[in-house]
Amino acid sequence: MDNSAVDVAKQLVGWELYVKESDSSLTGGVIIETEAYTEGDAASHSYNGKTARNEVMFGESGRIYIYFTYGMHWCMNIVTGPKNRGEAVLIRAIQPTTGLEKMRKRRNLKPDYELANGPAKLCQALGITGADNGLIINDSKIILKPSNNTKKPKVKATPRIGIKKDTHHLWRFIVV
DNA sequence: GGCATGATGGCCT
DNA sequence: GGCCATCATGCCA
Repeated sequence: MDNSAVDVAKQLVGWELYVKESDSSLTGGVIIETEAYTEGDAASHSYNGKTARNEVMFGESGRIYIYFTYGMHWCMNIVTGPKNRGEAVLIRAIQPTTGLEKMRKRRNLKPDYELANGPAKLCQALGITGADNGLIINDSKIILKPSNNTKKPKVKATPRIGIKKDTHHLWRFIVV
């Protein structure tokens, strides 16, 4: 996670992401889609410098940066790179594997393939909100586990989604 | 399946 | 005041 956001985004596909519930059970699954947001990237929240909203992005790597958008949705990033660069990886989708009942309940009984196939859906399914902004991964309710070699998926790079600036970079990574 | 549209509020100029 | 790193729903096919 000390590496640049692009490297980390590529690496994280296939890793496992969980939240620890209040009853100590885990909820989550396998990361299947990420996007990188880098220093000097006009599409990044960090592009215009540090503000109250994005200050976590400029802190140490291995924390999570959560933002609120479109008046109703939360999205989750992992801060990467050397401190003060403002780089992060947006977690866009997971394949749900664990704690399915909790996810179904939070997602209003949507079919399983729609539980966490989008950045805001993922946060809703895992119960992640702005209250979790700045948490340290693996030292809080947020748990991230490397993929083992047998489960490492093939990864494809594509243009990022839902942005209007710097759209030419192939900084979205998905399982093929 | 695709496409259009409305919801809804913080953030920044 | 305009812009969003989005999603659900409704319509059409």
